[in-house]
Amino acid sequence: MATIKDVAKSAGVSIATVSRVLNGSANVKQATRDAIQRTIQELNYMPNALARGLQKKQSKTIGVLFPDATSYYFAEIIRGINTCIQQAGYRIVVSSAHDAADEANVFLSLWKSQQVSGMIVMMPSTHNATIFNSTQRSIPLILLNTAITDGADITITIDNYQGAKEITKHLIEHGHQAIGFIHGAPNNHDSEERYRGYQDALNEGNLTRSSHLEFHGNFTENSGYRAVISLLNQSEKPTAIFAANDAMAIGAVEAARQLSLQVPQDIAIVGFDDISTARYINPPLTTMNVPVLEIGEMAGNHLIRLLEDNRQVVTREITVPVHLVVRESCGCPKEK
Amino acid sequence: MATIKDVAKSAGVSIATVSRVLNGSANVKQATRDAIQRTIQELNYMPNALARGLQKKQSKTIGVLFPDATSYYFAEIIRGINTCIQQAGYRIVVSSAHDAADEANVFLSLWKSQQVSGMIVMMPSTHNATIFNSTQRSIPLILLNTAITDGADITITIDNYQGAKEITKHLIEHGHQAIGFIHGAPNNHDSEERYRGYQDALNEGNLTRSSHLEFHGNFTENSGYRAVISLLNQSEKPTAIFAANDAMAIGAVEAARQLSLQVPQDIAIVGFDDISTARYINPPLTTMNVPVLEIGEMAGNHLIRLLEDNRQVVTREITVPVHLVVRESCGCPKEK
DNA sequence: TTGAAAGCGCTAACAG
DNA sequence: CTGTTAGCGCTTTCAA
Repeated sequence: MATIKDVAKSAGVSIATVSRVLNGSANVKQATRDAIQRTIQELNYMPNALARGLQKKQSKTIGVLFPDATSYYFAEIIRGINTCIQQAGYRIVVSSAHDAADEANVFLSLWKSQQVSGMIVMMPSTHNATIFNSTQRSIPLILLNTAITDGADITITIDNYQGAKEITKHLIEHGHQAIGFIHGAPNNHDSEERYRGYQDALNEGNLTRSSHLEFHGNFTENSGYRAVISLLNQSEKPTAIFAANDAMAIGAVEAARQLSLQVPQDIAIVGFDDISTARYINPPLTTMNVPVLEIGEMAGNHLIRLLEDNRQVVTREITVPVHLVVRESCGCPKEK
Repeated sequence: MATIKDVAKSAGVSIATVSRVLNGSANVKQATRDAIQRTIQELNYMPNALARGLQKKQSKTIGVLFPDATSYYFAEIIRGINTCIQQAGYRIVVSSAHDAADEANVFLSLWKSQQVSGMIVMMPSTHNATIFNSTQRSIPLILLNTAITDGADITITIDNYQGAKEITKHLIEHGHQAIGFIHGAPNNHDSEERYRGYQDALNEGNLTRSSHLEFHGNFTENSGYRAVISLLNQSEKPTAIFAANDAMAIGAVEAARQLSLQVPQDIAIVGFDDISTARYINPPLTTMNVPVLEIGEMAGNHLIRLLEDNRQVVTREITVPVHLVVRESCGCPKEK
């Protein structure tokens, strides 16, 4: 593999000069520059990013850290990040973490060992608020969907609360009084916020909350399924159910079918996320649309800005609005 | 950020000794080793992977290169790769490429600049067979879903041909004589192989092929939709359609609905991939299941083996079997 | 406008 | 068992 030395020798100049044209320094005679560029072509030379990174103390890579379970978001967010970041000359290093402890390790290794220039971390668990202490951190950090509100330069969060409130209100407006909620995974920030929105909507609608309207799930289809099956043993049944995500809503619809409950006539079911499957199930799912790709792009763009504009330290919290998509599973006429 | 020097100084030894314990060399007195390890803890020291990579001439990262359009596969494959690779101490660098030319660039930059230890490339376009010339390549390469059969150490390909043949035969066995085919993107290897399987199934079933049974799509739902809409103007209509992927099949089902054609009674529709949505559409889609996660794991495992076992140069072509999932869109009773 | 030289943090002979 | 030293390929003063 050709190195800068080879280029220098072959072009009859010093490595310093080669380095200058590599880095676009102005102080090189045009003729020299041309000659060097030609030699670079001939030798198929490409600078070694490791050596460069070692010297410059920055790797031009950005670390992306995800929870282990593949969330529906994963691919789209990566794609969103990649679009902006790649053209700015950065590369993505992806890692996943099993749990909070593991996450801390991966974070540290990405930062200290891999020398990433910046990080985008998605960690909706509410367990690990202490990891990202900004006092000891020297690289920009963007947190996605997290409960942690400080320590990051920027946090980008879905407006779970408003979204949940809105979709619950939609149910209320259309006459539902007994509205159930299926929780997502425990200690998950998204789930908790959606629950908060649900509660407040009930309160504002003067509906009483009740523990047998609440079901515990973990964001999987199967857990949504089981939640609705458990209704069998209940005397007092909800007329509508808001599942904390679409996967569970889909499981719930499936369970309803097996219990011979008509959706939405016997029971309305709504979700959150607007995953691609949502519009195809029967009946098509009413849900809150989350602009996932845009979140990725936003994260990428902001990180690049942080990196290139010398890291202005304005901590910012961005809340991404979601919007209601009324389909048929709620039994309401489209209006919005 | 603490360096090896800091550790050495703080522990009262030379950097060579620190390096030895870092790399698990046997020739260090236990007491010294302990002291150094303690210092490492204290200083929160982690070795700089850039410096190490520069010296060792290998970065312990593996490059993953994907086409630009997010295929359904993307996330799952990454996840599959990541599981095995991460525990072997490697990291993934993901990149995407718009087209063949861009791909060559990204490939080169990953290899020469980023100094990746190995690569996994997914590039189903049949246009760029020359890029990965093994004579000039010095790192192991695994190609996924590709037309290119040499130049890589290992290729992992879905058994598109057999799968397509099987699902077409399934249609034939259940009485269909006029079976349409919706092509995927032009010059796409998967699409071409599926087409080949379709053709051979027709031939073996003594069915005549006809150009007005073929429709041109690009793997998007919309293109499947348009294909079926175009049937309107045809006098001779197929009784069944095999779409080269599920997305197009879903679009086709949608179009059929709009044309008031019953699926499967008026027209049977089947796909390929078994994406998660397939079982939820109405009617549930009969399709070929592709074990995507497994493919990723396989790629990761093989690459690690190539990397750690000193790169035995046995070129291998792995074909991943797919299996028929009979649901309702084909109108056939479940049997398999 | 160019070159010489120091050094980024680490590993790997080579000596001792 | 441990230390000294020479680089890995690059950027960046400092001189010329």
